[in-house]
Amino acid sequence: MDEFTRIQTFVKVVETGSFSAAARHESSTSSVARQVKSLEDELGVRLLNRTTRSLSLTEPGRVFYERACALVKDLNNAKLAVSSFQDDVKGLLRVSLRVSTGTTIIVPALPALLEQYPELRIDVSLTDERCDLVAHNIDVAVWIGHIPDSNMIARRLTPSQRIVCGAPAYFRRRGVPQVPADLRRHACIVYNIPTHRHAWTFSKDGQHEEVEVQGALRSDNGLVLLSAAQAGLGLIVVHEWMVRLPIAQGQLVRVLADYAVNPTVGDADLHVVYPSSRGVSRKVRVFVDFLLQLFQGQAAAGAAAAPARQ
Amino acid sequence: MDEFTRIQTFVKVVETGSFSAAARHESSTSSVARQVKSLEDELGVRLLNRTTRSLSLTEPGRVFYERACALVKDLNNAKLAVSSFQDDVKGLLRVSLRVSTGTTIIVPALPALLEQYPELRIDVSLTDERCDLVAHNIDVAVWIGHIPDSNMIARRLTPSQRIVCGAPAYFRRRGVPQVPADLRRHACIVYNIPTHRHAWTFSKDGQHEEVEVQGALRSDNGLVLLSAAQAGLGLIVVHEWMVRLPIAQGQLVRVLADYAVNPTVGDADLHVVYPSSRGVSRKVRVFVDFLLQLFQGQAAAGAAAAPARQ
DNA sequence: TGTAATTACGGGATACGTAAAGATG
DNA sequence: CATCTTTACGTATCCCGTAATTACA
Repeated sequence: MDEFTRIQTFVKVVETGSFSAAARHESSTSSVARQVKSLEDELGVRLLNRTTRSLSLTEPGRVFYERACALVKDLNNAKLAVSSFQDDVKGLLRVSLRVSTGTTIIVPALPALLEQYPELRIDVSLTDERCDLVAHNIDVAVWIGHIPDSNMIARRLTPSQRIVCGAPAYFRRRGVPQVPADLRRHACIVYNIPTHRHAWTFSKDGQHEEVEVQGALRSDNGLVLLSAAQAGLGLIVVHEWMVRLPIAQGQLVRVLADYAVNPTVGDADLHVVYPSSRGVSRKVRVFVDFLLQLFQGQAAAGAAAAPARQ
Repeated sequence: MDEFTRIQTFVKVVETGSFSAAARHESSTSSVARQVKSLEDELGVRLLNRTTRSLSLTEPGRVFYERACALVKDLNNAKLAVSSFQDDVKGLLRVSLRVSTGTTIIVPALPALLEQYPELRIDVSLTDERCDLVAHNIDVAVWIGHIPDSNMIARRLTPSQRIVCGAPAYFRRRGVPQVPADLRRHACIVYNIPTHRHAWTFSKDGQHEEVEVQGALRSDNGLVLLSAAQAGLGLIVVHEWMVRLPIAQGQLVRVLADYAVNPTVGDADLHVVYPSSRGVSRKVRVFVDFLLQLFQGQAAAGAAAAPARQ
């Protein structure tokens, strides 16, 4: 019978906290229940105490869960170690991307890659959390910000220059700010992070300046900010690499270009990250190269196109 | 698809050295071939270089095999750790026994145990080699001789007194030896171990005596010796616990009882051995107790019955 | 030429999801 | 009473073993 699937299902149940939740990720509730029951029957032990409202691990369940997690991880590790030998760019590549970066930049560029490698299939998982690549069987991820030392390989895709920009229609209506202080009279769309002050700081010639900004719209989602700005609702501070395309296409225009926007949420360089189990498969190398070229190419396009439109 | 089964099959193929050999242990050749191929397809890598005459691991195959072995072992370990919580004496108990001990003593006694625990099922694996209990998913084993220190629990079932005996019919025909030297005129059935001299040594009152013995039959198999002796072909030196029952039943008679037979092949105490992963299931405890009682009971029966017949 | 791996195929077990039942707070 | 687990059931899939095929020494 399906030994490992049942174990994986059990792990998923423990992680999600319920049969139904685990079933939502894949398959049906009945299947989950059957698999757990089957596992329990084989082990001869009840793993989960379950009432309709609550799930809890039994003592043997806790013991088995720890081992099972390690097993899942080890198996993925083994697959990874072997996949580094794979010399064809084919089969499944599992990619984990941030929602914003993925939808705006990377996913739109994937068709070109898939066309070049017809046997390649890509599973894109969009999440803003950094997950354990090995445990989740992810081949490559794109992370933002500082990458802690680990047994990962991280390569910087692009530095984290942040810029102020808005839609041409907005500027026609409200004018173009010339100095940071002008922003006080502009509609500014800000990240709505609880602990985060709604202030943007600028630097020029070694001098720093902070401006309290406000506007009608806030969001905790970068994509909302971006589309709002493109719709002409106001100005945003955004990572330069996020808006290369809209700027190149004239949908957004950068302002206050001679000021540096000081990061308010720490380092935010974009990195591609992948496990370094001895070797790296050609499949992964190809995808990493694809990302590097993508951002280099966009930087070039942005540098060429943006001035012409300004 | 059946993730773990395929991995186990792959491991078995590597260990046995061919698809056919692996298939002999379980399932069919086609199934083995399909599973390995399926595993290779998923990993995207060829694991085995195979011609019709030879199998060899590829480099990725070697890497994966190492991990796969560990996985199989870890899973068995996990099951073991959990099984210690099992409080019912039911389900499958995997036992590894020596061929001789198993067939002559233990297996004949199993029906009583199975009757007592109707839900208990026992898988008896007969082998004279000491295998890795965890890797082979064995719950309990009976080993002979010295048990090296390890993470095993070993309990002595019986000491290794060796005795000389033969069938009543034989003694009627050839007489009863009174001193070791008499054996030179008797048919002695000996272990046929290349490095082993065909000599039996005796002790009495601190004095040692060695007798070169010979006979028409030799074997490297204890069961052959035993049945030959029972058939009246000659005398054997045998572990006392091996012949308690035939002696009690009068099929064999002990002679030279006031001489100690010196061991010629080292310590040969009989031990029951089981892994000590934190806890031991009731199922295992019951079986171990069963063995202890079995040998204690036989010793009592032997002590009571043998003199009566002498 | 014989042995061993591969492939084709039909029958059967089994695992799936839908849906109804049972349980619990 | 709503939600979550369990069970019943019919279907479809997949997996197995037999047997024919191919490849290799």
